[in-house]
Amino acid sequence: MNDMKAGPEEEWVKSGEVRISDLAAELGLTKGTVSRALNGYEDISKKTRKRVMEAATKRGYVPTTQARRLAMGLTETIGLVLPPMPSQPVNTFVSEFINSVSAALHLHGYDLLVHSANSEESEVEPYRRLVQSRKVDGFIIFRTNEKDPRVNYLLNEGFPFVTHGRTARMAEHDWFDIDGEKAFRDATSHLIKLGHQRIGFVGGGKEFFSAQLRLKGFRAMLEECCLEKVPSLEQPGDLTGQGGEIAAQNLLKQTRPPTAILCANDATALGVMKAARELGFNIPEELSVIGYDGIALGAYIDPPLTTLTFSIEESGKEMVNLLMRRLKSPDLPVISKLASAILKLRGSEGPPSSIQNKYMENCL
Amino acid sequence: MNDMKAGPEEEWVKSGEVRISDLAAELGLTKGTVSRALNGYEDISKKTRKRVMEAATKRGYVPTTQARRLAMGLTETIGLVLPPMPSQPVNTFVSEFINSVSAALHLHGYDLLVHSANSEESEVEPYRRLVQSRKVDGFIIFRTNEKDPRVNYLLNEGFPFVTHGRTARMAEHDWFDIDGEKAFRDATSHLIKLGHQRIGFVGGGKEFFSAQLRLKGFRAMLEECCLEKVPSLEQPGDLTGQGGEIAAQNLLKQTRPPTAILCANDATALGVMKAARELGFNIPEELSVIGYDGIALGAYIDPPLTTLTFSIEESGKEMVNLLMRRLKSPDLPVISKLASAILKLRGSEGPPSSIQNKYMENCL
DNA sequence: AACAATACCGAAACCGGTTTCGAAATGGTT
DNA sequence: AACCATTTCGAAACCGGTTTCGGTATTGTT
Repeated sequence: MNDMKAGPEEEWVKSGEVRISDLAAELGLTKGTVSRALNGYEDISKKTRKRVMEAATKRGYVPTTQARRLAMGLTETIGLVLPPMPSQPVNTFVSEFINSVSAALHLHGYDLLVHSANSEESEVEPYRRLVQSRKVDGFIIFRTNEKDPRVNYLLNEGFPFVTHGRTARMAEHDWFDIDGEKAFRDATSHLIKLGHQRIGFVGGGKEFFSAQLRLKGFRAMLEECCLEKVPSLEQPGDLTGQGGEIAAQNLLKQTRPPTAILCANDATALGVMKAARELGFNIPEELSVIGYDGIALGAYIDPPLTTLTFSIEESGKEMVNLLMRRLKSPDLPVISKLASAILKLRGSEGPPSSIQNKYMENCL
Repeated sequence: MNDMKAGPEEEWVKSGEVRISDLAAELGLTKGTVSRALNGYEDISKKTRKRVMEAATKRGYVPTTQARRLAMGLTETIGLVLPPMPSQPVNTFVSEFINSVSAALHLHGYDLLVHSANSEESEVEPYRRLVQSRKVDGFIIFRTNEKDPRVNYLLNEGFPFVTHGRTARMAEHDWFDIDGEKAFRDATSHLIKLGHQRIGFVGGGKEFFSAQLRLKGFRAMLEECCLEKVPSLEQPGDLTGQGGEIAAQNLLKQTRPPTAILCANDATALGVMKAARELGFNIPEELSVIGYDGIALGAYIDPPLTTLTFSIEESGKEMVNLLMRRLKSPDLPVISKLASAILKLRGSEGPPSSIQNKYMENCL
């Protein structure tokens, strides 16, 4: 039925070969009129509009994006620059995030331009190029640093963007974030209620603002429960599995190792669990581990990883909403949205082996 | 030093506000001349070219992409449509792939447009839209099915694309693939040499061509080693962890369960390991498991997952090369590239508990 | 029936580049 | 000095749309 053979003689059948001028000629109108008819201008008679629209669908006319964008002076495209990924074990966040952002943008008629940053050049270079060549109308930025050069550049440039994560200049730009501080308060509280008194923490780099906030929540809950803050129990990490391994070794080789370890993300937690196994710690009997991110894969390891989880889809959707609002009215005041993570118990935590549930004794 | 305060009075400092006509006026030339000077035409004197280029860099002139593309009739953009992700546990492939494709495209001056498919509409709909609106010059397609509607549409349309994975019509389009057949021959051979005689296989859906090829390699090696093919040892899966769990239960509850299980991908393997643990099988002592994909996270589980791995970065690069070639000369004959996966031993496989290393006895 | 108001559409400018074509300026020859 | 070949640039068309402006044709009013 359907002859698939490609040949030069069939170009008439290809879709998208109809221009607005073709339509206009066919209808005996000018292209300006056709354009207005299709775009819902009021100064077109019902009859003409109907004629035009029917001809358009019949001939399969679709306006050429490039021309429309040039004429209207916008790109209908949002840029997302992937940070360099130094063999991160668990990048599942990124693809899900891209997916949700892309879907949300599509609802608004926007496209997503994904750019990769090569690690040799400055972090802002890709942004600069995209701005200067006018390829995008705005940016989605994620994994923010406290002092973020990308944010600085775009703020200075007056270019629209939304961040996933807060920055030192968060009062000046729209942002979306997960309340990591509260999340870690919850997780810490959960561990304390289980009876843990010595709780370790493996953070992210100091540059990651969100990781710092998680640490803050951890500390706050310790203090609230009158547990003393032990500096050696707070280990830096880098949000990778390897960083988690190293940090766990530092923690578990101490003379009084912690009975639980909170990790700034799931990748770190996986590294911690690996190191713990190798050092002979049983999880969760001898060591509780809690991560952050809620990667689905955490459910498949042994024991399944208890973690703080949030909806990536919601994140993407919210960020797109913020950005669309900004594009429509650039002068509106800055707004932000804080979503919360929930503790998903899967089994990598439990009461400490020697239950000394006297954590309240210190207090009161 | 650097006053960051944004204000309306500083628009002169914004980059990218210089148009080619501004440059031309400033230099006392026409914009045509400026354009030719910047684009290396031969009919421009050295002196003028130098003058133009200096003025351009000094004023920070960057051509407006939309205008250039309209004039030149191309988009310099490649489309990549994300397949709907039904809570796939391990999407790490996708983000790495996007990253590498994007980086490779950038070297050729191309952008990557990422589109998400919402599952309600037809699979080809996003492609149709992108083609008709002329938003992209070509496509990168991955996770191909044997009979792939996307491929059919684009072939019929005569639109350039490259697939990651083969299809029934692979003779008609450029493709890149990993030699999954050979990979599974290798993995099977490895297990047989360890002494395994009853080897299970958990595949992907029948629609995934690559998963079928992996099954083919598995069967071929069994036959080559004169092991009988046991239908009940071949279980279908769906490339997810959950599918792996179900398949593993079907395999391990048999009266004579397999001593090793080959999985069509790592996500499946994780599901298999989970089910095996729950059924009381020790890995690798009582059950060997091998996956496919080489996800970094496999190294962090217990025991670390032995898997077939390949370079995603190379995949992206090669596919971009194929596509660029096709765009430059659309009439060149179809070519393809087959890369190989290597077996990465990490510990989830070993000799069967009762070593009956007589696998050659049947043969010869 | 004359006139003002409104509805409707054509004409043309515009977005910001690229590319073709032809004319003027320059250079080299005899 | 006259002539032809090159070099170099200006002019203008073009890519495919959108939007403003003004002029008819139509309708409504008295």
